Parts: sequence; C-alpha cells; structure tokens
Amino acid sequence: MVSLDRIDVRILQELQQDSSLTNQELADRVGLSPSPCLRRVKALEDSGIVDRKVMLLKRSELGLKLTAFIQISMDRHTPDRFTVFEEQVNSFPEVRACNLVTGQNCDYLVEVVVEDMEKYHDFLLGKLTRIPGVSGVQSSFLLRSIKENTSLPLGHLL
Amino acid sequence: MVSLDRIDVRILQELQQDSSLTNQELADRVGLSPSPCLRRVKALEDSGIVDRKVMLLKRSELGLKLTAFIQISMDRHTPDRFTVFEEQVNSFPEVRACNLVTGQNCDYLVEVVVEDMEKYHDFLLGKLTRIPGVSGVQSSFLLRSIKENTSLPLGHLL
DNA sequence: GAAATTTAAGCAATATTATTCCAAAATAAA
DNA sequence: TTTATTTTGGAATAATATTGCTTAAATTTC
Repeated sequence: MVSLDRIDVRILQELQQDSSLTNQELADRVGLSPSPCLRRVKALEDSGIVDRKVMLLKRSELGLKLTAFIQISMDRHTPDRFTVFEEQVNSFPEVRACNLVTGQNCDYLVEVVVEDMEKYHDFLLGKLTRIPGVSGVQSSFLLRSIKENTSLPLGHLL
Repeated sequence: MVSLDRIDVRILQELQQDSSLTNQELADRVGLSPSPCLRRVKALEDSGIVDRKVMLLKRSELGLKLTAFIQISMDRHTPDRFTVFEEQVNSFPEVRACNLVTGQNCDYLVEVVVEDMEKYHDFLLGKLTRIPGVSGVQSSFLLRSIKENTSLPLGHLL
C-alpha cells in the first residue's frame, strides 16, 4: 500500500470530484506551485492507485429512463456456471455493475440501465434469463437517486 | 433531448471509457481533424448531457477492503422520514450510492465502502441505524466485482 | 543540537496541447 | 441546378503541461 501525505490526499479528493481541473487550479487548491503539484499527480498515477479517468453522462438526457437493480440466484455454484454468467454479463452494454455477494437471498447484484420498461423486458427475456444457471431473478426499479458518488472515502489515510 | 450523430456518439463512447485522451488522439479515433473534434466535444459539454469528469481510484490500493450492499426499510413512508434519511446519508463519506427503489423488500439500496468489518460495524451502529425511521437493515458483502462500468449504453441513439 | 544528506519546492525555459480564425468543402434547401 | 447553411481542415495563436535546474525545507545521522 502506497504512502500518502496530506497534500496527496487533497489532490486525490479534488480529482475524484473533478478531473477536468487544470494543474494550475489544482495547485492553488492544495497550496502548491504548479510543478510540484504536477509531479505529485504523475507519481500518484504511476503508483497504481489511480484506476482511470472517465466522463460521466446524464441518463435522463440520453433517453435512459429506467434503471433496475436485480438480485440473481444461480441453480448450482460450480465454477463453470460462474464463468459463463460473467462472460455473458460483461458483453451486455446495459449492465453497469455486476457483483458477486454474500447472502442467502442471491448470488449476484446487477445494475442495468435501459430506455424503458419494454427494453427492460427484452433484456430480461432475451439476454439475462437466457444465461444457463440463472434460476432466480428479482428486480427493483429506481424511483429516485439520492446519492451517486464515484469518490472513495480517504479520511482513514490522514 | 439532444440530437447526436454517429460521430458524437463515438466521441461520447471514447470519453466515457477514457477522458484523459488528448483531443488529437480522440480526433484520430473518430476520424476527424482536431478542430471540428474539439468543437463537438465543447458542444456536447454545453448541451448538458455531460455530468462531469472524474478520476476513479482503486479501493484495494487504498486499504478499503470491504464493500457492502445494504437494503434498508423505513418504518413509515412520510416525507419527513425520507428527508432526514437522505440528508444524513449524503453526509456520510462511506456511502457511495443511495437509491430509492420499488419493491416490497426495502425502500433504499445503499452501497458503502469501508476499511474492514470493524469499521463497517461502527458505521452501522454509529451512523446508519441512528437515523430515525430505519427499521430494517440487511447487508450483503462484496465477494468479487465482475463489472464496474461507468459508461452508459448509447446504442439506442444510432 | 548541528552538520550532512536527502527530499521536495519554486522558477523559468521548452514542449505539448487546446483554441480560434478563415477559407474550402459538404450538406441541405429552394 | 443554384443558393444558403452548416461543417470541416489547416494554420496561427494562446493556454497549459512538462522538464531542468537552483534553492529551500525536511529528515537523518553523528
């Protein structure tokens, strides 16, 4: 695990919120001049704690009006079942997240984004339930998003 | 809703994957010269379909070894209950996502990231279950992340 | 606690990249 | 087919990132 000082943490906090900051602006916010600030950013990127930089879009503006959270159970817990399921899920662009979890209710939690309920129906019947081993599927639908935060908490590093 | 042509969609697909691309590289990938490419990017940003740009970090490298998915039920469905709950949740840095959903099992789906099980325990007892109205709490823990994709599907726009 | 060593900071020069302007091409309308 | 509108590409300009070097700060060692 990498060692980070106060300034590194502040840099990460800023860039987690807004990676379009110029180095100049970032340097001002963390109280450094541009060159050491940039050197730190590069060092952080080289250290492997940065995954990637992305642009986030607004669902509503793109006509993606339905988000579903799905609990999925598998019939058997064999390596083969998991492998096939995960390959398939990775190939579906509608799937934003898929996580294998503990719990008696289900094996996978999956988040799906589509245009509307009709498209969701198509996704369920045409794609998801076609995967061998998928035995239980329970959907919840997004009513309102309270918090959507890609930032990780860094308070424990200080 | 904004009207987008093939090239706009390709630009968005690239930047959703990697917003650190230079305009030069982006222009090459979508088959334009730099100036019209940049103009399109700016137009897309002005159009309101872009939410923001962020840097994504790796949990494992930051000592955040536990991710929990929590189903939360409220005792009563009064506006006051929701308002207080949502204010509180927004103030917790451990909470990465919180969504109000349909379904008989629960009201909110919450994703939490912490260092370890002890910290999770502290979070549950010290923060989450302190919020008035929280009656049911059921946790699932991340075993393995299959897909974590901040990109929205854009295929329906073509 | 002082000197030596290491480390990081700041400034200035350079390189890279973004941005703007204008003429030309492509597209759409008449 | 002609005209109007929009979009493109290239070149000049501006902004920003990047690097080398010197100085200051912090840390370690004696």
